[in-house]
Amino acid sequence: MTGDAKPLRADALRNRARVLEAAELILARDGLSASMRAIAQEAGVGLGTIYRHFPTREALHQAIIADRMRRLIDEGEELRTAADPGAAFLRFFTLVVDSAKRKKILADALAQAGVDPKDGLSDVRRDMRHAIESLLTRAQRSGAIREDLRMPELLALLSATCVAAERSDWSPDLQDRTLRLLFDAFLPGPRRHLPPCTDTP
Amino acid sequence: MTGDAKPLRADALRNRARVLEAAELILARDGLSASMRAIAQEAGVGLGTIYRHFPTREALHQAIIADRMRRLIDEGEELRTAADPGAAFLRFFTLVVDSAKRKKILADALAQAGVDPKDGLSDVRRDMRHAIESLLTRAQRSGAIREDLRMPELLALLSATCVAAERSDWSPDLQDRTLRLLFDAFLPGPRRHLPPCTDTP
Amino acid sequence: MTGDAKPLRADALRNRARVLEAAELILARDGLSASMRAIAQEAGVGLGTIYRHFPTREALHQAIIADRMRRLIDEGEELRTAADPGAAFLRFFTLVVDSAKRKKILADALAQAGVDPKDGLSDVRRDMRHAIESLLTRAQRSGAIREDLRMPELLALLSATCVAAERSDWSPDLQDRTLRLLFDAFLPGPRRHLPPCTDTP
Amino acid sequence: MTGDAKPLRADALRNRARVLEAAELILARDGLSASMRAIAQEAGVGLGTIYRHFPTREALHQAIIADRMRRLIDEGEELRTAADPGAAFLRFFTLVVDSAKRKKILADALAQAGVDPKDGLSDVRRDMRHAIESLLTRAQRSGAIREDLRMPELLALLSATCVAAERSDWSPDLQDRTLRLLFDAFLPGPRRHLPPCTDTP
DNA sequence: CATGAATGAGGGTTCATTCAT
DNA sequence: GATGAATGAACCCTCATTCAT
Repeated sequence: MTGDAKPLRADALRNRARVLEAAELILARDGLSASMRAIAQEAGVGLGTIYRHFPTREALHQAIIADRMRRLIDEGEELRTAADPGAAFLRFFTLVVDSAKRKKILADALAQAGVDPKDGLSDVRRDMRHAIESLLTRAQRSGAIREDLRMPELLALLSATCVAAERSDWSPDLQDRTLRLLFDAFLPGPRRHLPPCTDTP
Repeated sequence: MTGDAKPLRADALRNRARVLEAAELILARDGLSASMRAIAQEAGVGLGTIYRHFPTREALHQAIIADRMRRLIDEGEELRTAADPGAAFLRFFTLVVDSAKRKKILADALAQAGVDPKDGLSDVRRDMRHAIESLLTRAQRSGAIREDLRMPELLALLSATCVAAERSDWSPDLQDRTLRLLFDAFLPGPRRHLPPCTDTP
Repeated sequence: MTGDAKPLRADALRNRARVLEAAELILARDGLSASMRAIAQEAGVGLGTIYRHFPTREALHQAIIADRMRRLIDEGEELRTAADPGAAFLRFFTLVVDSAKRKKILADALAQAGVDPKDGLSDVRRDMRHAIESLLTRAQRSGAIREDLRMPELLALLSATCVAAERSDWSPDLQDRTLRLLFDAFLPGPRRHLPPCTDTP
Repeated sequence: MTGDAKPLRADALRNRARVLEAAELILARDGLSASMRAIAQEAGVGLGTIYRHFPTREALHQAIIADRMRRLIDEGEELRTAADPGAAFLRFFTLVVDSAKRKKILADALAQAGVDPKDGLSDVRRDMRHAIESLLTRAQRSGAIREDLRMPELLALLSATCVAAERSDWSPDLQDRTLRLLFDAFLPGPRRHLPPCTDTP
C-alpha cells in the first residue's frame, strides 16, 4: 500500500528507526522548525543518512505523523468493541490529545483532517477521520453522545485541543479538567438556543 | 505602567504606526515566519526604522499582540455593562477568537495568559485575564454560566479555539457551529460525571 | 534598458565592483563551478553582499559575461572605422579570443550567440552578433575576406577557438600561430572542392 | 604497457563493460557533472562495483576517454593506407570531431594532447598524437596539405573544434560547413602574410 | 566480489540584525 | 532619525567516496 519495495538491510532498518526516534524527540523539543542537523546529531548519524531514508524534510515530518496517526488509529480500532461506546469515544479523543501533547507535530496534520491536500498524508488522514467517525456514530447510537454532533465541529475542537495541549504544555490536571469540561458539550440533553455569535467574515 | 518614556517626534510616531500596521498585514498573511524585510517594504520604511522602534523581531510581535489585546480588553470593558451578562461573556469569547482568526499571531500569546513568562507581555496578559474573569464572574452570578467553570480550563479552551481558528482558517459557518457547540459546555445544568480521562503524564 | 533604478550608494558601488573583480579572478581560476564562498572571500565581503548585488549565482555569471561582452562590442564599434577592414575583422576575432583566454567564462556564452535562450544575455549576445556581422560584411566588401563566409560557421569557429583558448591556456605563440592558420581559411581565392566530410548524425 | 594486471573473472569483466557503456551514455547526456549514482543505475550495478573497477570518478572518465581514443587511433591506423592521403587526413579529423560531438567528454582530454600531465592518459594521448602526425605527414608528402602545417596548431584547432562541437551540439549541416571552411586553411597554396595578431600575454 | 547504506564536506541561498552613510 | 548595505550563521540538500553487510 504505502509502497514497501525491498526488505531493507538490518542496519539500514535500525538507522531508520534511530532517525525517527531522534526526530520525534527533537521535533517535540524544537517544534516544526527543528533543523535536520539537530536531528542527525541526536540520532548519531550523518546528515546524508536522514536524507537517504526521507528524501525531504517534509517527508520526515510526514513519516512521523503518519506513524503516530497509524498507532492512534489502531487504538481506535480496538476501542470500537469496547463495552461502553460513549466512554470509548471520549477515551479516543483523549488519546489523540495525549499523543499530540507528548509528541508535538501532530496537531497541524490533524487540523487538516478535513481538508486533504496532496501531501502523502491523505490516506492516513482519511483513516483517522473514519476511526473517529465510527466511534462517534457508535457512541451516538448508544445514546451517550448527542445526536447533533457532527464531524466538522468535532474535528475542529479535537484539533484545537491538540494544538493547545501541544503548545501550552498543559499539566495533566489541567488537561483533565479541560477535557471534562469540553466533553460536557458532547452530552445529549436539553440545549439552550444561543444567539449566533460570529459576525465578521 | 506600560512604559512610555519620551514623547516621540511626530514623524517618528507616524512611522511607528505605519510599521505596526504593515506588520499586522504581513503577519496575518505570512504567519510568524514573515520576514522583517517584507514588513519594512509594506510599511514603506527602511529596515532600520523598524529596529529603531522595536529592538527585536520578538519585540515587534509583542507590540502587535499587546496592541490587539488592549483593544480586546477595551471591548471587554464595554461588555461589562451589557444587559445580558451571559451573552456578554460568550460574545467576548467570540470576539477574541475572531481577532485571532483574522490577525493571526494572537493565539500563542493567549496560550500563555496563565503562565506569564518574563516577556513584556505580562501586564497586558494580566489585564486580559482580569477582563475575562470579570465577565465570567458576572455571567455566573446571573446564572447564565455554570458555577464550576474556572479560569484555567476556560483559558485553555479559549486559547485552543484561537490557535485552531487562526491556523485552520475556519469558515464563518464552521466557527459558528464550533463555538455554539463549545458554549454548551459552559451552560449550567445537570452534568454527567465522566470518568477521569488522561493517564500518562 | 537594463533596468538601472537608483544611483546606489558609494560604498555599495565599490563593493559591487570588488565582487565583480573577485568573481572574474576566481572564475578564471576555478571555472564556472567556482563557489560563491570563494568569491566572497576573495572579494573580502560577506556572502550576503554578493547576493545583494546578484540575486543568483547565475546572475553573477551573466553580469560578468555581459560586462566583458559589452567591452568587446565597444572595441568592435571602434574597429568599424579602421583603415583596413580585413585587418579590423581579424583583429576583432583575435580580441575576442584574447578576452576568453584571459578571463574564461566567456566562451560558453559565446557558443550560444546564435541560439539565444531566455537568460538575460540575449541582448548583449545579439549586439555581439551584430558587431561581428558588421565587421565581416565590411571586410567582405573590401575584398579582404571571402564572400562565402557566413555567420553560422564563423561563430562556430570563433566560439571553438575561444573555448579551446580558455581551456588549454594557449601560449601567446601558439595562439598566434593557430589564429594565423585559421585566418587563412577566411581569405578569398581559389578553393578546392572538398568532399562532404561528416556522416553520422 | 596499458597496465592490464590480473585476468579478471568473467562476470567482473562483464560488469566493467556494462559500467563503461552506461557511463558513456550518461556522460553523453549529462556532461561531466553526471553523478556516479546515475551511472550505476543505468549500468544496473551497485555504486561499489563502479569503484571496484575505477577507483575514482576521474579514473572512470579517463577509462572512457582512453577507450574512445583507442578506437579512434585504430581507425587512424586503417586510414594510413587509404588511397587519398589528403582525404584520409581530413577524414580522420572529422572522425575525431564526430566522436567528441556524439559522446562528449572527449574534448578536454584532447585539448591536452600536447601537454601530458601525469594522469594515466599520457600513453593514449601520445598514440593519438602519433596517429595524427603520421596521417598529416603522409598527406603533406602527397601535396594535399600545406607543408607548413605543424602539430601544435593542428592539435589546437582539432581540440577547439571538438570542444565546440560537443558543447554547442552543432547540427550535421553546421558541422559540415564549419569543417569545410576550416579545412581550407590546411590546403597548400599562396598565403597572405597577415600581420601578427595577439598582443597581451 | 557486489551491494548500497553511511558519511560529511560543501554547495547555493536566506534573513535577523548591525552600523556606516 | 532614517536608510538600506553588509554580515555571517544557519538552513536544506547533493554527491563522491568508503566500508559493513
